[in-house]
Amino acid sequence: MSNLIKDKSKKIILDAALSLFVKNGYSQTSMDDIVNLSGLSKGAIYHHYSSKKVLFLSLIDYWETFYFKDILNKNISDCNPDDLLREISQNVVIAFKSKKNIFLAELEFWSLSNYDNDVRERIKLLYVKLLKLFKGIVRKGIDDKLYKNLNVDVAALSIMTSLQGVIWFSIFEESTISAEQYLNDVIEFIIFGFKK
Amino acid sequence: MSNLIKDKSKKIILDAALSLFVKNGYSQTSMDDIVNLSGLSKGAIYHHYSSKKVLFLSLIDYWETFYFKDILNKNISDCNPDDLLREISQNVVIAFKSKKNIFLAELEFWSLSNYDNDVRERIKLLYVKLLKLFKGIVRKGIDDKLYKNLNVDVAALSIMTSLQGVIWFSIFEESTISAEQYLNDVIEFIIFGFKK
DNA sequence: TATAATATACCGACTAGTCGGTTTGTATTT
DNA sequence: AAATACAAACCGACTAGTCGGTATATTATA
Repeated sequence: MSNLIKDKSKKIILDAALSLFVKNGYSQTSMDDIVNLSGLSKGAIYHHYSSKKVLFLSLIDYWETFYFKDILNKNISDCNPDDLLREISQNVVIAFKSKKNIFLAELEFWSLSNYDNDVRERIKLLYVKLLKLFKGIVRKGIDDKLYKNLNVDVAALSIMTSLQGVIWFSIFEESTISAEQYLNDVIEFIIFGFKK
Repeated sequence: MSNLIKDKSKKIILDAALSLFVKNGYSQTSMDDIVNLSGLSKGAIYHHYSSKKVLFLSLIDYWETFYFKDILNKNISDCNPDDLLREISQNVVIAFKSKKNIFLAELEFWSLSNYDNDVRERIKLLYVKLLKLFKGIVRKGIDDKLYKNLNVDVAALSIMTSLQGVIWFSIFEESTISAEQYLNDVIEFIIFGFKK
């Protein structure tokens, strides 16, 4: 557990808030709902978080640490770009399998970032980090003469949108294809497209 | 003007609601806000739309007709799959250039579909239609021996997520790459990947 | 060790305001 | 006269945040 969550109460509040925000949306979730689910009092919540929005922003940190942790800490320098991309894709598969909530939360973050600057800045920070990672991988692939002379920015964004595609499976039930199959195929598809 | 909008008032209400929902989100927009922006009264709005949610659902129809109209009415049978994909991508570019709101609205639809079944079913309908179109194009490409033996479902979803990627540009300002450049590149990238 | 002093964590009733929706009334059209 | 299209005052449920106060933990002092 990171030092973000010093004490039990904060974690209880964050867990309650996350599941409610994901299930009902930010606006449709009242602080009283969080009070009820957490089993704590209103005073307790406002003691730890000065407002509903501050609580929400803290949730982004909380969420980032346990979803993106594995992905963001990859080491590019001594790795095969293809395998690294496959590994990242696999991380997404695992995340999806273990907790669909993760992606629904992401959708909620997106939505709010649309009309709230603080949320947008926070979210932007996260994706800039991700894009940087992808760009690094693509650049290494080019340097290693493994990939053709791609536009690094577009390539990185393509990776991101493709991985982001799993979000479809958390809204619509898996039908003819599974999220895992989609992710496995789409990353191979991308790698193939990158190759010389 | 389609028969969806029989009269002026409805269009006024829909326009006001769309711009407010996009700017502030569904929940953060009050009926009074819509009253103020439209210049009509509450009675007028509730005369035409029985509830806020019904108004929102009508908005999806309204939105679909003037964004997806061009895309959904493509004729597959006598067309080159590559060019058709390029054409669709170009439609998205044009839509993006003329009205960024379109994509922000889409994000709002997504978000709501997360915790409202009626919205989800309505949105699902739309994307099933889109996926069907993409699948048809891919299948034709395979039949014409133009594309390799792809998994049609994955390929169609890949097209969709890639095009969906423009949504990034409506949240984050265009920085190193433009939405147009992204779309042009990504569709060529996909076409290349599909080829034998 | 016992006690006092202080800081932190927590409680829950309360407030001021908001919001979706209703109701009642009026003008216009058919 | 009857239906339609709109206006605007109004209602009750709900909500974010406050505040006075209590319990518990930590530190300082005798």
